[in-house]
Amino acid sequence: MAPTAKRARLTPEERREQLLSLGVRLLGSRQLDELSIDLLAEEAGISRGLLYHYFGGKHDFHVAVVERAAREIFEATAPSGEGEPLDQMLGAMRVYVAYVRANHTGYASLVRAARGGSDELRGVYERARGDLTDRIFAAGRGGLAELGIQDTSASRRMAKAWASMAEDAVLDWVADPEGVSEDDLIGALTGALWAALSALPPTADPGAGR
Amino acid sequence: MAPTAKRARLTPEERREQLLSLGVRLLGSRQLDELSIDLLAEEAGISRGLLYHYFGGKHDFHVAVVERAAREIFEATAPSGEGEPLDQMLGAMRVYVAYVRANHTGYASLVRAARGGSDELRGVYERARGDLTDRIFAAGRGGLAELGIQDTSASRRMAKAWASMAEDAVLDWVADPEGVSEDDLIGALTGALWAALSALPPTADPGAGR
DNA sequence: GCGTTCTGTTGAACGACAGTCAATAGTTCT
DNA sequence: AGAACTATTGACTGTCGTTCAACAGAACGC
Repeated sequence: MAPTAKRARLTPEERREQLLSLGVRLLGSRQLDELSIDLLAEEAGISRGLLYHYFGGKHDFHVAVVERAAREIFEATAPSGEGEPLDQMLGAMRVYVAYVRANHTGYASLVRAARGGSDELRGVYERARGDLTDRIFAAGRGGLAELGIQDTSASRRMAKAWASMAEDAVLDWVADPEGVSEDDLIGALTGALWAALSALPPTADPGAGR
Repeated sequence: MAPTAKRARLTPEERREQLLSLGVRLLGSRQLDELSIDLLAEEAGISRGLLYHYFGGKHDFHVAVVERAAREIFEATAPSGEGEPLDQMLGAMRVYVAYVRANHTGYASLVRAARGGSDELRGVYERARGDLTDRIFAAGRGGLAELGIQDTSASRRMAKAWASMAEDAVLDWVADPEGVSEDDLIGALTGALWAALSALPPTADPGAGR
């Protein structure tokens, strides 16, 4: 059916690229553990063995796919970076919500895969989540101090936990907005973040841990 | 090594009970997908085939194990039910934190397994999480209205998303309390919940959906 | 006491799939 | 064109989930 010629020889970069983007695409419609080597090989028009040549094995491939997907999300949700600090935070949230709405099945798969996966997989995802929340801190820089919020490792950790709430709430809202407007959703989430961070006591160590 | 006699014939209830509690115990020290039929059969002193007699297959068994573990957590974290409504909420949080601290590896495994598992598995976990947050609403009943918080399906859904944040924050804190006290943690989390729920606009439909 | 029946339990066999490796076939250089 | 290099293959192995016909322990009837 597919017009793919047999024994198509690509450069390693092209092949890796093809397999990774295919993996990300397939992840959008099935669970990560359903992403078998057989399926991917057939879909890519290659033999199973080749995947082991490029990625060590199934697990390493999964990690690479999640890493790639997380990077795509990070790049796709880059905020404009204009306006007042607090408006920037709201803007970042709006961009994020828009992304989830546009890619909810794929994003849901990614979140589930990363949350339930191996330590390595979760590590990759935690790092990506840290990048996302770092952006919120960066956007709110200058505005946070006025609200009595310090940038400490404790607040960064709390912000990461809050990201979990935001993921759940937004995915849930996208699946069924019910009577809640987007502004209500974002308002509730940012309100929760501020409240959590404000409640944290000031620390003697203001070092911003990752 | 084990003094288990061969061909021990138990009643279906005893056997189910043995396998389930063994499954929950084993889940505490390994990932759910590492809970292979072989391992469980050997550990229980039975043949692989017997597991298929009691549970339809591996997946059904996993669901049953998660269901059981979630029920144990729910029962183990029953609050005292005394004092002012808001104090009850704080008390419930304290009991929850104490439970996670006492069983953090097992609880972490459960959370990961349920979050990343199949739709059915996540459904079971979502229901358990709903029971947990329902308890918070019940404990705060009477006190919530004074804070301008309605008991609507939207707030219940937001509370469930908040539960995700609480899970992450508490697990993270138990792993490394850093300079944060338990009261700080609980204060930040309850503050986040109140803020999120207060930000939700009043609805014409005050029906409390699950 | 002995056979019948019911059912908890087994172990061998099958299929699917992750992983390995020597052989094969494009590509490039001389 | 031939040689050297390497991207790619396909058959093979091992593990593990799943099935099923046969086995064995317990309760009942005679």
